[in-house]
This record gives sequence, structure tokens and C-alpha cells, in this order.
Amino acid sequence: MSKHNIRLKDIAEELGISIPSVSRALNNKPDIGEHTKKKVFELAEKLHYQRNQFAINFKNQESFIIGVIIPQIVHHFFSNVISGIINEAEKMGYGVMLYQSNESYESELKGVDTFQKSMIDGLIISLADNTFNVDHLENLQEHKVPVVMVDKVNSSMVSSKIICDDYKGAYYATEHLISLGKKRIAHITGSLEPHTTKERFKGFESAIRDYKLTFYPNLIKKCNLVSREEGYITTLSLLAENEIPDAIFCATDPTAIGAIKAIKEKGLRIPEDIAVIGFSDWKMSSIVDPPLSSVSQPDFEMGKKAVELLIKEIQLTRDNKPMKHETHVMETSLVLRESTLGKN
Amino acid sequence: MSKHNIRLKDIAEELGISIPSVSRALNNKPDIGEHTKKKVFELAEKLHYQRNQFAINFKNQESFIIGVIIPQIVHHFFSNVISGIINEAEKMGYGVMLYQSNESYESELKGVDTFQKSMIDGLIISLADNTFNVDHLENLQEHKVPVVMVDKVNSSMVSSKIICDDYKGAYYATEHLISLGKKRIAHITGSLEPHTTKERFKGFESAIRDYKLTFYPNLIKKCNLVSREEGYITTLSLLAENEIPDAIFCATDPTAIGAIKAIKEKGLRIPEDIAVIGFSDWKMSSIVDPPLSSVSQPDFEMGKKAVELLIKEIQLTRDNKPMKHETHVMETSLVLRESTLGKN
DNA sequence: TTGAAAGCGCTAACAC
DNA sequence: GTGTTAGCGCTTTCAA
Repeated sequence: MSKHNIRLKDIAEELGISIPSVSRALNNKPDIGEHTKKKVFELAEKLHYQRNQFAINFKNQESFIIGVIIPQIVHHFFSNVISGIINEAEKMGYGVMLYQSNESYESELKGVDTFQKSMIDGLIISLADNTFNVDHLENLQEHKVPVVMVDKVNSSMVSSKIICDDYKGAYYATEHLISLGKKRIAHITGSLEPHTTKERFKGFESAIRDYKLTFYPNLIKKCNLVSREEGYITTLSLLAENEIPDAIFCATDPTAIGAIKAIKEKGLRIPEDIAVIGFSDWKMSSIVDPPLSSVSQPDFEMGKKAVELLIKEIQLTRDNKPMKHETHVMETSLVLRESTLGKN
Repeated sequence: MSKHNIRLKDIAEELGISIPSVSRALNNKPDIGEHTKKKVFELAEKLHYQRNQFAINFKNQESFIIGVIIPQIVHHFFSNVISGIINEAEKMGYGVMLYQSNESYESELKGVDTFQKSMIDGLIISLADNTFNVDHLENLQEHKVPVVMVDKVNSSMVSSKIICDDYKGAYYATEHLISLGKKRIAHITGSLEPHTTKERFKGFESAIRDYKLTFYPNLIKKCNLVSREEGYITTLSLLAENEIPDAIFCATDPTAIGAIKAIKEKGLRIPEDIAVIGFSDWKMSSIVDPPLSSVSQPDFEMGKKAVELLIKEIQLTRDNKPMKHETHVMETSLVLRESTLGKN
């Protein structure tokens, strides 16, 4: 291979023309002769010229890179969001840098710092559960890096947001249980700090009240990690109550899967004795026994929409135009399976 | 906010010193006075100076960004590999750009092209199933961008590689079935083009021969997508044979889960009538009924190791030192559950 | 239509 | 220990 990469200078010298002329030709500028242009393109092709993006980024002070921070990659919902982000970004000519916070605020700070160093043009973030302070994000905005929040958002932050209607999803899930004739409905909620689980709890509560069912505080249980293990243990404790529930609405699918395990172990029938419904429709939910009913979120679409909004803001920033923030609320849908419907 | 970002020039002017002095101070160079250094740091702090990485990247012609191309993000194995990559890269001060090929060669080409434009310092790639030509990768290498291949590698390509011992994993899985007294062992393989599934088939074959069992060609079935649906259909066809198998070794967990469904539907017992073992130990494998035995791959570790090798090569490239490629073969381990062991 | 000159922000080489 | 100079590769004035 040649000692150094081909530069405009090399082409210019070989053709005996000036560097700006080569630049103009390769960038298809109008003010360049057809003949010169043709010669330049031919030589560039021959020498395998590749533009030095470092120089261009430096000149324009933009990277065409979007930063993405999510709590975890190994997670059905988030990996789909990322997938949507990457596909859309690619179409728009942007690359995607990824960072996972592992649900840690400190790690999130580090991610923002790393990205700031890499000069991202914009950030898409889904907050860690213990992120309450958003100074790091506002700091980015002040440095003219737009921020779009997805799913786990902070209500006090001024930015565009993509969320899904957790409230309505939870409401419909609960309504579905009620329509099956269930009266003592339990709810396994997550930590109430993230906006999402709080909304799910509120949706549950509203449905119970709207349909004039009794709200049993002892049937509300909290899981911090909303994991399968926690779902299992929590359900066992529910089943140890004097009067057990006849249905459980779980704030996540893993907890619901844990709940199913506990219920089966106790020899109870699903859904006849206890119906179970989850939230997020993880891929694994369709293969548990019985297959789990769940509230499906438009994960891929959320990622796509986030990129759309972000790039719009990046362009406004570049043109020094005033920012308009939008909040997109996306609809969930019920996916009904045997854990509530039974066999046929 | 101020009209432009703070530059070294701004600090230099305000302190009445030269720009290089400010640079030296902020970079903790030895040849700078303590007093000056202190003043510079204080003012930089006060003005919220942030170095312009574009300029630095341009100067050094390096981005501290690693590109990663994998077939799919929404995939238990790959999302874990990515997780390992990101965590390790972060420690080493590198950012990670992600791209998914969706198992398409054309898309993979596009990814390489996008990354080349973003001036990545190195690439980690797991090939799409239909990638046979690696010119795009060799082209990167010629442009001094090291490439490390992970899991789905191309044997003719000269580069560092991280693979896991698919052959041995398959051998042990088959050996395990044999140790249970199984005699008519079926194998559901994937497309034999990827190196990985080929090795799994070879491992299976060797175990059968070594233990002097009969190799039944009609018990070898091929699934191109190695999906749950294909596993289900293929197993139904196996169960329609005159003599059905007493065990099935599936090249992936999803096919094994499909197999379990088919076997259960036919009213056969697992593992008494037919034992089932998969490959990759997907998270969902532990929650199917019965829980699936599988061959576990060190996904996270593979990602981590890939970054180690890649950064080593990046540094050698930077120093214009000769490249040394390594191939790391990582060990799998058997995870035994009820689909082969039965209850207790 | 083309060329000459300047500059993006930073750092390395060289002088003093 | 500090300042001066030059240059990374490219694009964008401005002049011709």
C-alpha cells in the first residue's frame, strides 16, 4: 500500500490543477468545468481516493453520529428500540454510538462524558432508574447537542420525548382481567420512581375504580428489579395471604413469568384460578406454559421516531433556528394468550 | 449561552499568554510553569472549557471509536457479545458504533462503508450468513483499520479471530445424550455455510462415531433459519419417520424449543421418550417446560476479548509495527436441565 | 471557470 | 518555561 492516504493535494498535483478545483469537482459544485470534473473523478477513482472525514468533521464541527444510552442492551424491549434507532439513523446518514448505563446514574454520567468527547451530534437516552438529576443532559443541550428521551423520561426536563401510553396499556390490561369476571386483582409493580411503572400502577388503579371493584392494598406488591426471581417470590407471598387474588397484573413480563411459576407450583390453574397478564410482550412470553398475555409496546417504532425527532432538532440547531420540542405518546396493544384466555 | 465554544485562544488571550502554553498546561506537559498551569486550569474551569475533539481527532487521525457489525441486535448471544464489547471498550477509552447486517451481505457492505466514513479506528464483525467474499474487510485492513472477527468468521481471511469451540461443545452435548443411554440421536443443523453450524455438525458426527453408535442419515435435518417455527416443523417430520429418534441435538436453542413443542404435542415424554439439547443457552431456555439443556457460550467474554485484541492491533498499527494476528478459541460449557436429565 | 489565501482548533518542532 | 511557526485536509472566501 501507499505510504499515506490519497489527499486532494495528490490529485491536484497529478492533474496540474489547484486543490480547490479538485474539491469542487468531487463535491459536484456548479462552478467547475465539465472537463476538469471528469478528469478529477477518473483519477480519484483510479487512486481509490477516500475523503478524509476527520478533516470534514473538523471543518463543519459535526460528526453525523448519534449517541444512544440505554439501561441494558440484553433486554427485549431496549434491544428492539436500538434496532429501530440504528435502522432509521442509517437511512438518514447517521452512525450510532451505543452505551449502556446498567441502570446506574454514575455510569450514565460517564456515558454522557464519553459521548461528549466523541462529539456526538445528538443524544437519545432512556434514563437509569436512579437518575433523578438531569444536569448532565441539560449541559449537553447547552453545548448545542439536542437530547431526545425515550420511554424512561424525566418529566421536568425540557426536551422531546417518546413514550408509550403505559397508563392506557395498564388500564386495558386490567379491564381485560375484569372482563373475565375477575374480582380480586393483584398488581405487582416495580419501583415507583420510573415514570413508566408509576403510570402502569395508575392505569391499574383507575380501571379498578372505574369498574367499581374493591381496591385491596394488600394485593399491591412492589418488586424493585422486576425480575423473574422477584416475581416468583412476590407471588408466593401473595398466595400466602388469607384471601388470594384471582388475577395478577404484573408490571413486566419477567415478573409475570415468575408469577406463573409460583402459581403452578402451588397447584393452582391458570387462568381458571388465577389469570396472569404482563407488560412489554417479551419474546419469551409466547413460549412459557401457559403462554403469557401481555401489553405490547411499539419498541422498534419508538426507536425510529426518536431518531426522526432528534435529527430534526440537530438540523434546527445547525441552522440556529429556535427549538421545538415534541412529546410523542405511542399506543400499546393487548396481546392475549392462554394465561388469561385459557385453552381455546 | 456564549456565541461560540471556548477555545484555547480565548483562554490564552484572557491570560495574556500564548496558545501552546495553554495547551501544554491543560495536557499536563512537563515543560510548563506551575504558576501558569494553575492559572490556566482555573480559567478553563471557570469558562467550562471543553476540548474540541474534532480538532484532536483531525490532528491525530484517530477517532477512538470501534465499529461493530453483528447480524442482529435482538438476539441473546449477540446482545451479550455487544455488552461485553461496550464495557471493555469503555474501560479502554473507546466508544462503540453499532451496525446490524440483518444477515445480509449487502447490508454488511453498507455498514462497512458507513463506518469507513466515520473513521473508525478498528472493526469487530460477526459475518452475515451469506457473506463469502471479504474484500470489503480486506479493503479496511489496507486502509490501516484492523479487523477482528467474532464467532461467525471467515477462515480464509487473515485477521484475529474469536471463536468458541463449537466442535467440542457439540461433541460434549452428544456425548451427554449417549451417556443417558440414547441410541438413535437426531441432529437438527442449520445452514452448513456458517463455520459455527458446520463445526457443530462435525462434533455431533464425531461423538456418534467415537461411541460406535449408528449414524442415521435420515435423522439429520437441516433448518436454514434455525428458528422456533422451523424447529417445530422439522421435528414433526422427524416424528413422522418409521423409527423416531430417542434424542435430538439441535444446533440452536430456538430450534430446540420448537422441537420440545412438537414432541409435547405428539404426547411423547421429555426426556424419557426423547431427550432434547440445544446450543447457546438463550435466556428463554431456562423457562420453557421442561427447561432446556444447552451448550453455553462465553458471549460476554468473547466480546471483551475481541476488544482486547482489536485495541492491541490498533496500537500496533499506530506505531507502524508489524501485525500479529491471534485466534482465540473459547470453551463452551454444558448447562444441564430437565430436557435431558428429567425431574430430579 | 479557476487559483491564491485564509482558517477551522489543536499540538509538535524549534527557537529563545 | 515560554513564544513563534507550521501544519493536519478540507472548504470557503475573494480575486482574477
